[in-house]
Amino acid sequence: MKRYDFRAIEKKWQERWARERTFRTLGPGDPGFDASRPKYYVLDMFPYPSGAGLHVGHPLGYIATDIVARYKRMRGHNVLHPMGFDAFGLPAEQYAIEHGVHPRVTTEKNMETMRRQLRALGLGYDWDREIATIDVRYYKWTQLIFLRMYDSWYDADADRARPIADLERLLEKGERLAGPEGVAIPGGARTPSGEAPRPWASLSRKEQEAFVDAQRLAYLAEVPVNWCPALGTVLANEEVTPEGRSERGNHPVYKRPLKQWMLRITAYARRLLDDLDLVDWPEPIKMMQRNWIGRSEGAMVRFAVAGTGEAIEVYTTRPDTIFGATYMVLAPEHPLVEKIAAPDRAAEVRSYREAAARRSDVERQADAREKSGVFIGARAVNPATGKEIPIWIADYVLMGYGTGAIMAVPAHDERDFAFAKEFGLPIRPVVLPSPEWLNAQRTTREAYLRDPAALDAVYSGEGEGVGSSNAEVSLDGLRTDRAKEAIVSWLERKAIGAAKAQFKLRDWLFSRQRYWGEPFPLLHGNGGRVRAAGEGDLPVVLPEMEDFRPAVSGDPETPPKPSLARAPEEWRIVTIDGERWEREHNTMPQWAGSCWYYLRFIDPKNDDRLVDPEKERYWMSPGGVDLYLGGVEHAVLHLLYARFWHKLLYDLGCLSTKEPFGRLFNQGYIQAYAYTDDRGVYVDAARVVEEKDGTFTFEGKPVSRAYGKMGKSLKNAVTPDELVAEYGCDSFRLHEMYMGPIEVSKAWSTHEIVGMHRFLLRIWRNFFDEKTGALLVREERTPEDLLRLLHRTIRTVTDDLENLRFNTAIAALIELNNALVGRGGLPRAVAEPLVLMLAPMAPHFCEELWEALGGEGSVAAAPWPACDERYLVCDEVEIVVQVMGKLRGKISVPADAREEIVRERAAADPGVQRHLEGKTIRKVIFVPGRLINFVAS
RNA sequence: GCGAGAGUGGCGGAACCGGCAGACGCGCUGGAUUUAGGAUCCAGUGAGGAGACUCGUGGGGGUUCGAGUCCCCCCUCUCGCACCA
Repeated sequence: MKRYDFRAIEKKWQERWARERTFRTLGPGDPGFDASRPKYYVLDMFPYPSGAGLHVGHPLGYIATDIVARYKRMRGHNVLHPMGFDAFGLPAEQYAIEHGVHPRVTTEKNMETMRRQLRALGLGYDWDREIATIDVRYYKWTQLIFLRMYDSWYDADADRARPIADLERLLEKGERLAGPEGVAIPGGARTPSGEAPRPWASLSRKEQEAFVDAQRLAYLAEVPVNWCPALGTVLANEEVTPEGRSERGNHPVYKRPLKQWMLRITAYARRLLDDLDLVDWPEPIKMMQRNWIGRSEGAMVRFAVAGTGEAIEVYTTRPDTIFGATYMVLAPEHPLVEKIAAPDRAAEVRSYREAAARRSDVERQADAREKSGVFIGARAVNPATGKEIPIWIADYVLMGYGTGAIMAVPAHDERDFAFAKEFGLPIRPVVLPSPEWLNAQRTTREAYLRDPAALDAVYSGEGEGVGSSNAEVSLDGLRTDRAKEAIVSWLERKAIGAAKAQFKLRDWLFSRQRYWGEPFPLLHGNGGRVRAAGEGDLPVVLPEMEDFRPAVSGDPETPPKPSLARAPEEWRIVTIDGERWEREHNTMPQWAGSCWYYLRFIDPKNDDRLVDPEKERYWMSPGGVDLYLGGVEHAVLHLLYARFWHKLLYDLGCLSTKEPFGRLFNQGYIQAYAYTDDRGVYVDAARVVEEKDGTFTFEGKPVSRAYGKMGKSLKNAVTPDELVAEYGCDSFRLHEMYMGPIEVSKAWSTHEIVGMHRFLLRIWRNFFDEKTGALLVREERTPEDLLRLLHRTIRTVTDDLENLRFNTAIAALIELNNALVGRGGLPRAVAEPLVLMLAPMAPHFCEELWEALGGEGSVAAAPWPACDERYLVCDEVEIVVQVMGKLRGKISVPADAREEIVRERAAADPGVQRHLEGKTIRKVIFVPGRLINFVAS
């Protein structure tokens, strides 16, 4: 072959890989499977088959994992490297609506486009394992997992999920009791509410059913949910931005109480938090999950409402400040407000509550600093001081966290302080500030204790208790942590409080009113009864519908109308034993299918179980997926949900590991310039022209330049297709990997690809005479210096690939190749390892060279070159000579030269002599093999 | 406001444990080839200086024989969280 004809080469090898099924992965049970090899499971985050196809930002991660997969295979691993499509969900449905076609049609077409683009990049996936969440053979198992959740409860004492049948048996035998807050154990601690659990037999059949239903991990509940009328569906907390808008489409979201299906992810809060220690993930991602789960340590305390039988439960992280609780605040929505508000305050209370209900989260956010609220005319008794304190309602207390009520300690909490100052409530210090803090506030201990309100600042730190004692307990002089212990044990003794860990994490709202999702395997009967479909009745197939459009609206008062409510009756209505049942109308959210797809890749065609246990053990044990690569945008959504499902399946005995993804890696974004017109609307960046004066125009009109993540929304996408056509996909792959570290975001620059293309051309010329086409590789003795460079390169490249440092691995290979330029022929002992090391990154190119070298089979199956340590040590080394820490010369000495010899030789160097002239050497620093430094004066 | 990370040539980025700053690539300059452009190839390329040398890793200080790297203070940028009791 004369010139590097990448078109012919890439076509040839892609066809051969497909024909010979080069990347087919064998697992336990497959003929020819070699169980003695170690496994390596490398996975890309499940892509969404979008209508726009791939842009150059998408393959960044795919190329990286492909390189790792190919490298690990050459290192002798059995590699699982599959690909599939997360094809249910809102965007797919939106796209279908926009194009007036059924989502199945558009989705299939998009998948085909993506498959073609991925193949064109030479990605070595095992396409025999391809899965799509919309396939009935796949979502049957998604539905089965849901059934398992529905049929499970969380045993807090065993700290794991168990089948509902176990609960019923335990309740009947009296080994568990039906408590007001859930399942209780006999003789267990009294709950803070003080209500005693009831014996099972004393409950009516209906009460028993209701109790059991309330324990299920998938349960129906009426709770305030995020209703997005513009999308026509409710959304999970994770899908709503901090501004109170939908993550998708940026539409307004309203809180509405609606009856919806929930998944009890909160039962797993502690394990989801603690088990982050088991995985090798980027620290920021762990941090984000920890933040989202939001554990805090504190206590529940009951405050009696004076003159009534009612009590207010509060949660506090600072029980040690209870003596400073001078008033209480309930969230405006708190159910107790109606019961205890004084009649003469009713009008004011009602108007405040209505105003609060009308205010969106965005508005509450906007004026977070200004405190508002009203006194409701009732008083509570501070159990520590015995004094009556006023009860207020205020929207700075949120119904969604803790109990929706607080004890306010204005002396030691900023929010309470601001509120107390606003409304003239008493501020009573009970913790001594540190001397440093008092100094910074230019005050003294005495002045502070006399009037803490005189300052603008609040002391919310830790310190010794002061003024905190009653007849039974004293916190005076105790440090905060000791004070907490003392007061909690007192509260527990008095049965008015208990220590408790609290989580920010809420249960997962799991139903959507859209069409394009997995139907729930559930049936609704008369009188609100619910029954699950039998496992044998799965799959519940999504019905074909002419009009699948969601009922969207701009009015937040519109009730949700699920699309499946309009499904044909033969789908909706099921008759069992003469009784009519109606199928659940909601569908599952987009995240459902991606919660467990990594398990299905292990055994994608199994119609009898979701995954074969032997195969699961082989590919998942011990650390789960060995490398999971994707963007940070899934930090809390997908990654938290998937971990939750995984733990549940683990509890039910389906899986062998506690965590799904042992090692996670985030790729950075590809960013690019984007352009907006005078209305601020993005215009197609590809058609923007740069004028001579440096300004930019679109269709003749000036536009301004912005910068951001490449994609559809900024209209600045560049597709890989043209680049691959012009330079070949091997150049493209190298270029994407060479741009910088995989984990950092970087700017796209199309023209820089020529660098990598030239690199390949340069290798080609080292291998072939371009005039004659003759191979220039010879069976000759390799010079010593070249061997040393080669083995240094092997070590560098191996080390870099292990650590996903593709940019420096490529740089090392360029250096090696540059050393071969102009030699006129190269020894086989260098040519072969060079081809092998480059093969994971430029696979087609290297297959061609490997074939020309007479290599056996595909280069993908060839062994990785070994580094010979003997060539890493040199006899002669260059030593840097410094005078007073500045470089003054270099000398070459034997590697094992002793200090005296080096010193003598270094001092003889003319450059060094010049700088030592007239000075006395006071000290000599000698680092063997590296440097010698004369300290002189 | 709180937390995390990052600031290195014209640009993307290298630099193991504190030991030659700027590997490698783009761009640029010069040359070759070409009718020409493009593409390709060869050489050079941190700044200042004729030179010996000097200065250079956001700014300031420190530790050290020696600091991009370690410590303290400050500035800028990116990301995450933000009434969570």
